[in-house]
Amino acid sequence: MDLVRIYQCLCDRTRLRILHLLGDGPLCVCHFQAVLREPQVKISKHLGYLKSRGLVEAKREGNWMIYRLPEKLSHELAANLACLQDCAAEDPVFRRDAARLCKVRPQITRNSPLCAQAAARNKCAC
Amino acid sequence: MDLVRIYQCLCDRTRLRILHLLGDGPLCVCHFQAVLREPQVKISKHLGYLKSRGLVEAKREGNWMIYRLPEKLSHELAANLACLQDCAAEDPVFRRDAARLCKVRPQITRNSPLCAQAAARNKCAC
DNA sequence: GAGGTATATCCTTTAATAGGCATATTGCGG
DNA sequence: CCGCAATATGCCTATTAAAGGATATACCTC
Repeated sequence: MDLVRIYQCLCDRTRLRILHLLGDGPLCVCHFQAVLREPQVKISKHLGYLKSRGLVEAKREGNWMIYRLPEKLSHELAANLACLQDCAAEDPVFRRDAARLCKVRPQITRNSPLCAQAAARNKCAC
Repeated sequence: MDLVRIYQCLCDRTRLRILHLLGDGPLCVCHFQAVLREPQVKISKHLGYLKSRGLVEAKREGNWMIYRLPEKLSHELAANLACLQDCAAEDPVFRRDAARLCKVRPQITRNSPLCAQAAARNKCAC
């Protein structure tokens, strides 16, 4: 995968936050909305941007769209995602996102169990 | 240093090529012109962009401007530059640039010895 | 098939970026 | 001080991107 294309995807904060969260496994749009607390339109567009450039994959599961990192990552993408996770570990915004995801997961499991199951079903070995 | 700012610098091919070459040590603008074979204006502007965002430092040495990576790199910048060098090792364009630099260096040393010395004088421990 | 929920797309505005051409600046040697 | 070499800047244009509001689409339930 082309390096420039990867960096174009990484140069927006919302997209970085999305990719960071995806490091934890597949998520549906409602997870992003709950964690990022950004307008639905904004999140959906950034997800579309990432998908159009091959940095994420999407699959519909009933009402929900489940996003995840691709099964097999090119070397460049894998290296850069690892670098991102490494750098995110020190950054307060990314840490807060991770903490929020922990809180939000059980809520979603409670309120929309089908959505939570759909996300879990799409987990891959990455 | 802010991750987004770093990625904004990395999302242009010319700038990636510049940063890749700088991994080898300080260079003057004429090195970039000879290796990248891009118009002077283009190179100068990308160098200015990188400098304005703190990814490179510049120092005038007589007629020449010597550019180099900063002495002390933030963790994020160091990690991402390392990742770039790693990915560049597999990419034909970056490899060709590196090869060209090897050829161009002695020519510059011959034709503009002062420029070559100035670059060498700015080497740091990185 | 009607209504509701989840998500994506269209349209518009605003801002940022890249590239080229011409010109300006800085410092050198004579 | 003059002219030259090396490099940077101003101005213009075209492209891309970001954000928001409104609306459309897809799917589920009844």
